[in-house]
Amino acid sequence: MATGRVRLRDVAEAAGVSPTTASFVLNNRCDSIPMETRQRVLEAAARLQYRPHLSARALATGKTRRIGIVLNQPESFSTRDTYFNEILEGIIQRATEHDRNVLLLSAHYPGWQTLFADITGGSVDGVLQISRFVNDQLTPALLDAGFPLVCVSFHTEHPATLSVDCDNYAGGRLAARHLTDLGHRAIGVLYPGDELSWGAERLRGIRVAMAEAGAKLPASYIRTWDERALPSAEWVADAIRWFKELRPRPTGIICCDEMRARMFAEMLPHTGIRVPDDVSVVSFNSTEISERCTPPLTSVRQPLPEIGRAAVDLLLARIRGQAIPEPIIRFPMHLDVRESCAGPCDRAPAGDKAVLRP
Amino acid sequence: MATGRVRLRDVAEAAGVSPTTASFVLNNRCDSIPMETRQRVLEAAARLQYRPHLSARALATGKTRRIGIVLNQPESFSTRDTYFNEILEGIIQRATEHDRNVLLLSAHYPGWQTLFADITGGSVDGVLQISRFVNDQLTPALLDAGFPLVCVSFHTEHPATLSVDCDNYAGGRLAARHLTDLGHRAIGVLYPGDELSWGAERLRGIRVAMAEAGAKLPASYIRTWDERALPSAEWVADAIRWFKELRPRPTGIICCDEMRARMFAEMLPHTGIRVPDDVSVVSFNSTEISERCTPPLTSVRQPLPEIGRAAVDLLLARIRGQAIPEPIIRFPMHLDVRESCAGPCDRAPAGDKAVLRP
DNA sequence: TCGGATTACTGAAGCGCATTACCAGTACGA
DNA sequence: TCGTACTGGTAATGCGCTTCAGTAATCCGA
Repeated sequence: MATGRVRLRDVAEAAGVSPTTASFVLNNRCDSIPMETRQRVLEAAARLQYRPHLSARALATGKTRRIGIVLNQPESFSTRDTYFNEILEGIIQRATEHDRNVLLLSAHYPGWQTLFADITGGSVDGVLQISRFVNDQLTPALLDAGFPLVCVSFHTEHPATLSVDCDNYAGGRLAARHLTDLGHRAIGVLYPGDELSWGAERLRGIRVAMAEAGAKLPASYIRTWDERALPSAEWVADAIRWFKELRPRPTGIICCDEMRARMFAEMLPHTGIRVPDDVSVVSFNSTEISERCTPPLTSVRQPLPEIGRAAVDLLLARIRGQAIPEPIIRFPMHLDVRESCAGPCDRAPAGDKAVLRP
Repeated sequence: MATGRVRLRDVAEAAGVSPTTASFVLNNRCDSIPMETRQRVLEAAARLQYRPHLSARALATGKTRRIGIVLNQPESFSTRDTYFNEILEGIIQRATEHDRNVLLLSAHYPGWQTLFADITGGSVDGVLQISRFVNDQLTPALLDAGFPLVCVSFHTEHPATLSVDCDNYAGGRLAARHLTDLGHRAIGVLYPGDELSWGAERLRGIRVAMAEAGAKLPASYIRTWDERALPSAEWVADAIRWFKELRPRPTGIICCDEMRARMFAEMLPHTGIRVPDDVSVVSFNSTEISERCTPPLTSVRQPLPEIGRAAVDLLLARIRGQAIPEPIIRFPMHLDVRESCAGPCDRAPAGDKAVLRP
């Protein structure tokens, strides 16, 4: 009794029926089984504390009731990441509602093939990939294999792509529009480069909004970073050096990454440049990071938990083989106005006037 | 070819051996299989892109290579929680190193029995339970069932308990000692109550350190909160009211929860009480929350990622049936001194002198 | 030359469940 | 009375893998 597991067969024997019948009862396959038998089975199962063996069930049915989340390299995309956590919150919530468990699959593997094997080896019924920088091997391999996959916050060229994302183009416009409305014409942009769809789209939106306001965006005003590296103190220092050497110096900065925006905005005052007095800063995502910055950052918000929930919905539809009316879902973005932006001429320039030319 | 999965049998056939031999080769069971055969199997497996079916393997071996993490009620303990995330970071890191995947098991189930069934139904080989408030049903049930379980940051009476925790008693002493060393004698304490071991232990440490300094800790200076509820604006308002009505008013506050400490410290100035000028505040955990507070909070730090790693190590030892030299591991705590503490008489009292008696 | 050990490999059973196909019994209309 | 339909079940197969027990062939020392 104490040793070994209670199997379906044990329940069946205790109830005086065949395993088949017990299985039918326990899975509510209402194949015309009378109440009385049904009760006997249920009672036996409860008495013996029967708990079905999930691996056996998975083997027999081909379904695991689990979905996976692919975590990118811990160095560049950790669980500490606020952005990731807010999406994860939505994912877990919805997955739980649908009685699915969530398996964390770390891309910190010895090669993506191992990860690929784990995923397609039947650990999960489908996978959510949340990516800042796109893993260019895993995603198409999974899609080619016909494995249920939903891309969150990024896209691929693959025709089978399902994705949930924000309207980054509109978000970029929103950010730039806010600054031009305040009167800014010289606006610098920090963004991750064009390989990342969200980066490219945000920049495009920024360009359009600036053009609409009659502002120019020279190439020197645009700076990229290496998304594969965590933002470091050196990165901020370099960015500030870049900023200070621009002529004319921008009166506004749009930074497409929240943590970098905060580091930038919080470091600037130490170099004699005030925010928002001397320069306005707009960030993206608008999580706690922007909220808790000094000063709190005006930020373009993504509905992150909602994105997580939508991604789960889409993935489950795909897993169930349902028709998918909208394979690429885009959420609108909103601007959270805080204290990091002001008009370009609100105050007289101060502090670092001494720096004219090196 | 395109349809259906490549099975071990297919590999075996392609290599001209039996499934047994193929299995031996692929699992490195070096049962005297010559290099030449070995090569043939390996090559066939690679050519056919064989990926073992993990549920089948789990069924046959009884091992899943997965460990679970029990998430508490999302309302009171979400994935957004910095404390949780830093532990999770350590867990994922170590689990990945040991080629284990991490399954997130939400306690947001219809009853803990469902969760219990999922856990013991063979989803995972063992479970980590990270708890702020102790689930009094699940933990003993799992331990009674002989299921591998490690408690993180809490304890149970059960003789089979394995746990990883901090020395909360020493942490409490550290916090109080810091304040008494600065000259404080009237110190208030916010803590979750005695049902939570960490709360009780921290308070005990605080008491001892204060006694050592000859300071009294009247019952009115101690305030508990409901750990099952998220800290709200009303909570802060109530706590501040409590604080302001104490006579004599404490010059120092130790808050055993980081988020509450921050809310308390950031709200105080709005009621005319300056931190640290009028009151010093010490928090616990010392994550980004304390670091980013205004002012940054002096905080008793737990080595959270290290706790996560140690918990995985302990759990894996338990799963493997290895001898466990130290079933209850305690990490020391450290004091991160920031800007929220000063001596009790550093400045003249200011602001809210008007409030004498209602 | 022979018996035992070793090498190289395989057959078959079984992990626990779901499910298909089938069967015995009964009721019922014709 | 027979054929049909329905009720209430069961036997058997298979999911893909591991592993125990066993076998045939070879080797080796005496």
